[in-house]
Amino acid sequence: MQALFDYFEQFKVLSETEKQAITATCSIKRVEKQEMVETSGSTSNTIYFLEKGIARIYYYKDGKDITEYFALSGNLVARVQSLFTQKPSPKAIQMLEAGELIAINATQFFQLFDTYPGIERLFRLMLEASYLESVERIESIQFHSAKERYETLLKEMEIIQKVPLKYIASYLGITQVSLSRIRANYLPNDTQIS
Amino acid sequence: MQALFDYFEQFKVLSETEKQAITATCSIKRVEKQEMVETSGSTSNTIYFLEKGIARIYYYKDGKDITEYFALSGNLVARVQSLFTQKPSPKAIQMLEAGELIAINATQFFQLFDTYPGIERLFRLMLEASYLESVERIESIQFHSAKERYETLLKEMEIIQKVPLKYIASYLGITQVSLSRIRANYLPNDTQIS
DNA sequence: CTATTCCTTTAACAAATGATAAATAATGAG
DNA sequence: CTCATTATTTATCATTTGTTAAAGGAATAG
Repeated sequence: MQALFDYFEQFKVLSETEKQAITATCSIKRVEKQEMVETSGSTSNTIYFLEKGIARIYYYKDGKDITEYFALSGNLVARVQSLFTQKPSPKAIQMLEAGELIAINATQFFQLFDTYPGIERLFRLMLEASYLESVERIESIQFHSAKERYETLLKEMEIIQKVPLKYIASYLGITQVSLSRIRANYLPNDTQIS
Repeated sequence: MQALFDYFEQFKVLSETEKQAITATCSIKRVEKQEMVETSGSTSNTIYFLEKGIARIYYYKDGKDITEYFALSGNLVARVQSLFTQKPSPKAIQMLEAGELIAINATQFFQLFDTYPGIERLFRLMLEASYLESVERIESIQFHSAKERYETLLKEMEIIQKVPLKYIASYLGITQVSLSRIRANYLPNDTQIS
């Protein structure tokens, strides 16, 4: 549980009381590789913190498996659209590497906002950060070639090397075949062609 | 000023006192077509509500003018990255149609959070909505062709017809020439080819 | 109204990515 | 370990989008 509060600490807003209140909404869950953390069709009521392991959010579009998001350990994962709108989600969360999750009960967590303004502030600040990340990802998709996006992803998430290629392709918005092609042509910057 | 509070009303969180407190952070500004509302290089300290008119956020990338966002009347516009990080922004806000803005002083507005939790909640809820919009735009860019994105934009924002094509192309992540080509080939769904 | 400037379209060709299919390679169950 | 399954690469061809250049239209200042 400590890792979660280390994560929250960057926002420097929680009092001890608030931390305790949050703790009461959390539970720990051990998960296997390939395990489904949340399945498509359900309405989300949980925010996960990934203590260890790798997860992805994915959905099916026109029969194709699309990876929307990769989560590495030390980060939060949630099906936010469903969480905020309280509608069933077409998306699912799946482990790509075994690990351990902290599951935050969102209903309970959101109720704390009325009693502890510091917790609502924490959430607001996390939202700001996520929103900026999202805006940056738009820019990345919109104005970079598939090759550039792949190189950026490699830099940002070295651990991505553990993830099957087929999941990465859809995250980058291209086909598996295109990604394979890009990798085949890919030469690191310091490679000399003689 | 009423239009702004009508907009806020959808979130149903503000008391009268809170509305008055917000009013004190606002000023009204009349703006001409083509007028620069905020210029590149400055650090943003203002959230705008567009009472009337059309605005865009844009920046230069590799010497090219890139439209990041179109704002239609009845919506908020802000250079959020700069606002949240308090760093100078490479982005600018420009009017495409003359109109009237409500300028919210962000420093003052954010300070109200400590006194009025309802105002912080309002902001949190607006952030949630913007974040979801942003996630949806990622999906739109990533898994739709330029043609599909153009059609979607037409449906979402009819007023976009007033906006010069060259600004729309970069918003869609394509070149002006490609957009022109798409429009040339474009036939509405109910058109019969005989 | 006219001239200039800016915007949009068109054309021709290049480059990137998609679709499909088949060949290898890697992985996991038994 | 071996077989069956799954993942990745390679190949070929089609399609989309980019690049550059030029021509045609629209808007605006004077």
